[in-house]
Amino acid sequence: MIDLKALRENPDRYRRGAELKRYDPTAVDAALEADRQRVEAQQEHDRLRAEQNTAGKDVGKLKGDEKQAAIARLGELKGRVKAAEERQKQAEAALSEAVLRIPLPPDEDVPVGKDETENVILRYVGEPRRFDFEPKDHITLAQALGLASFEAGVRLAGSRSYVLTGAGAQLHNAVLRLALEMMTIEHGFSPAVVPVLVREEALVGTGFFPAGRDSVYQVGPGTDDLFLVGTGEVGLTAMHMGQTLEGSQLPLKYTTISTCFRREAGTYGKDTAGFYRVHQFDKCEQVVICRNDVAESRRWHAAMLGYSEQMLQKLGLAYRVVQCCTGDLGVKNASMIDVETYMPSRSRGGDPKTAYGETHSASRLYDFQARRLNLRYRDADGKVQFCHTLNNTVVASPRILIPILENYQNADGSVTVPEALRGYMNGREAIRREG
RNA sequence: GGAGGAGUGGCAGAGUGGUUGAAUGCACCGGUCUUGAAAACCGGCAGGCCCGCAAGGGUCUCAUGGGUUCGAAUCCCAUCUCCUCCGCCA
Repeated sequence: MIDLKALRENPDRYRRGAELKRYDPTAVDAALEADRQRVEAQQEHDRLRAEQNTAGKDVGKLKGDEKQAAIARLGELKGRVKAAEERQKQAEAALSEAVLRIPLPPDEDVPVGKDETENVILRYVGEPRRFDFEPKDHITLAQALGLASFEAGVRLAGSRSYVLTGAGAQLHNAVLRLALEMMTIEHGFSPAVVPVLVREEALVGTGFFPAGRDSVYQVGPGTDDLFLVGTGEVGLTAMHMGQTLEGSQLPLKYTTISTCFRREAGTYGKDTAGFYRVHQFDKCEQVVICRNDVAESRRWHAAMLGYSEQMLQKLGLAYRVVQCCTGDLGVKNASMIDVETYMPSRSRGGDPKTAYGETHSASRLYDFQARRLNLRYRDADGKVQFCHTLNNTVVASPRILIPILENYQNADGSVTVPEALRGYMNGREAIRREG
């Protein structure tokens, strides 16, 4: 949520921000108008209430007929107070609804662009694999090596589903364990196990609702009213909602492996086969909750991006780092940097530069989530302030299995196990066709 | 799933319809005393919103949302959370 005071002082900044992000800028004017109405409604309500309160105090002191007369007089006021209160509540609801829809303006240094085609590639890291044979795509490899069954997935859960089998499941677990250990042991993040089935508040608080409602599965509408999260970020960030932390506790650094659920509404026909776009996957996520300091947020953003890059380097995969342009940002981030990993099968027209698929996304959100979550801390001066939050992928599987399988495949159809994963797979060096 | 009990300020804990935004204690902050500290004593100590240059004033908040009433922390209903017992279960 954006700061209402800041909105009043500089609405143009938010209008411009919404335009850059390709969100509806009229939400700003709707909020300002709702705010005006709210103030008006509150003044009316306060005035009537004050009248009622002062007169009401006297009633207690009066006796007999005088008291009855006073009560009768106040009876008339009652209705008007109630109506004014109702108007104020409606105005407040309209205001918060409008404010929740206003995006956090992108940072100045985020390149302006309409959509992901205008993202800016910051750098390429690692050499894309060159093949002296005709490489197979991950679907062919997975099926040939018995790593997954897409048929079984569909039988169980419909399209965009899969079952990981044998070495496929091992590889999946190995990657996640490597990621978790890197974050906890090397970088001192606290491991957590968080709910993936959460209340609406957690999703509103983290900024996924109301805008992203369509992409989230709801469980038991009317009975349980819970939602399946699309990322561990929700649990890691919202677990402190409503709390006032001590400044000395910050920064909080969390990591989790959690299952993620995505409806993928509006992506019909896109990446329908294989591991790329699925309804359920597992992800090792990293979240930092730090002090309200832009420089510190930026430092963490860079550090967290570094951890993701380190993960890909451990896996020996080539990737590129992409600064998302304004039009590719969501409501909640001030800046977002994606990492795209080299996936040979995604090349178009054989051009390796086109063969990169998103595997990581690092977001800097400043106090946008913290305001919605009412997540604060007491600083050294005793002043209570909103925290800053950031999040990034460490690794998500099975999507990461795409580059692993495709880049580590051999001419004989086998796949070499990346060295960093062997320790999690009984030292296994290669995956071959069984029998 | 069944039966009960409970949710008050940072914490503990009074308060069951009328100057109660809330006693008291602890914690915390400032001061007196002291060489210093402790103790003792004095004072301060919730937040949001609105009006105001300010001083200050108004209003809302006693888990949350409704309701009853001239008036609610106090009564009623729903929801959430916690506790106890029974049942079921990994």
